[in-house]
Amino acid sequence: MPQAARVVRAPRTQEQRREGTRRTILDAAVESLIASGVAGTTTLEVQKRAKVSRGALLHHFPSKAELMAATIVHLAEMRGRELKASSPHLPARGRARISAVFDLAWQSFTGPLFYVAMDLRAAARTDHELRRALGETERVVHERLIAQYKELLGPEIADHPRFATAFEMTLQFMIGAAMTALLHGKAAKVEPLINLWKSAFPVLLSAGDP
Amino acid sequence: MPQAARVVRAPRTQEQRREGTRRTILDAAVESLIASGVAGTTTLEVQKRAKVSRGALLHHFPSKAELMAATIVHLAEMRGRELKASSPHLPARGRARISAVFDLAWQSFTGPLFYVAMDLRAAARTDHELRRALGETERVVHERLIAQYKELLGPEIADHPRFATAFEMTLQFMIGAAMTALLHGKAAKVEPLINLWKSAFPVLLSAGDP
DNA sequence: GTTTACAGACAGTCTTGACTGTTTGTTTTA
DNA sequence: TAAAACAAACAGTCAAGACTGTCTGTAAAC
Repeated sequence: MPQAARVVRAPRTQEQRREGTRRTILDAAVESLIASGVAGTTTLEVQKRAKVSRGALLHHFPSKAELMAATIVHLAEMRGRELKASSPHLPARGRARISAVFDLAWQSFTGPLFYVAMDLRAAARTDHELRRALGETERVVHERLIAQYKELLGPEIADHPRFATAFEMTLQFMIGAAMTALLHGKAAKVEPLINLWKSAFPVLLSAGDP
Repeated sequence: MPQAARVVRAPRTQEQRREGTRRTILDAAVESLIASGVAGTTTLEVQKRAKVSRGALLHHFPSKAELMAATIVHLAEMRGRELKASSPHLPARGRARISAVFDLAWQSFTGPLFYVAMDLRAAARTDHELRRALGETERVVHERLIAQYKELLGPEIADHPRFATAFEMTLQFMIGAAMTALLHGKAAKVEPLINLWKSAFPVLLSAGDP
């Protein structure tokens, strides 16, 4: 005799239920942002992706703005985890290490998460609520990111008096390169420039030194 | 006795009428893109700004995609003129000239036109029609832009074997810096980095030279 | 008189969030 | 510990509004 259509599920606490659906929804929202961008992401789209009822969605995120804000945080956490995950076995020290760390950094600028971040930035220019939600989290992410890279590079480099500036420039360069790559695709040929930058970085650090 | 409500206007050729309204509409579209971004720009909004009837708008631009494509071209022409206009009295040569040209370049990355371009880029990632419309024009604009800067910098610098690469890096750096400034506003403090870059540029050109 | 430019009403679709009702988990009380 | 009372999570319909593009009709140029 077939099972009843009714799905029997293990009982969960409210907390578990809550976190479960919230997570499902936020994951779906990120997916949608990746696939359809900020413009193409509607609450209905998220709802469908998450396979969640309208009631559920609106219960957890009463407005689209709140959903987006929460999604940004979720996204930031994903970026953080991604970073942490991609810092495994690096060469011990010296230029090889710098090179490896820069490769890691560049990697994170070529993934979909970066594109979504750019998309959000652009959208935030004219969307006030989005701007507010993004501003704070992005600052936190940025700081966390720098701290993480400092750790990866080791004190020898990270404590250099010109490190902060040089690294900031590096990030901006990579952002620009990634934007170019985004628009022009492979034809942009930005990889060689990244490599060039890697070799220029030590020079940047010591520039002006006697 | 008051004038009739009817507006009497000088006769115009069809060509003049056509170009006139097209221009009005495109200017309005650019305004709207600057003010409200891609997301907030609707055909209705453009129509209102241009003070044009729906019929007129749809007559010249049968679909939103076509309007956007035409707007991009219009925008590109504006960028070109902006550049040409801002290249008047530059120091004759040497570092002072490089510095002045870089200031010009940086200027164009801090204006609204750049932000709109970024906005369009981001939107084009997921909007197929927009992507197609943008792809070609943007490449042309990019090349024209580089040619223009080459001319500004003069053959002494522009013909340097490493110029192309170094300048490409410069642009990417500026794009990244501009994106950062866009999100974090004045707090980003990117200007010092730009200045640093200016002084680093000659080094970049001659790097590796004996 | 024919073609092109423009005017404005309107239908159809999409999106958001409100609203009502049901189920599941938690706490209180006997 | 079992039942009752309550609270939170979830389901699904619906109305209001926004946008796009169609369509019919009028004025201006050729």
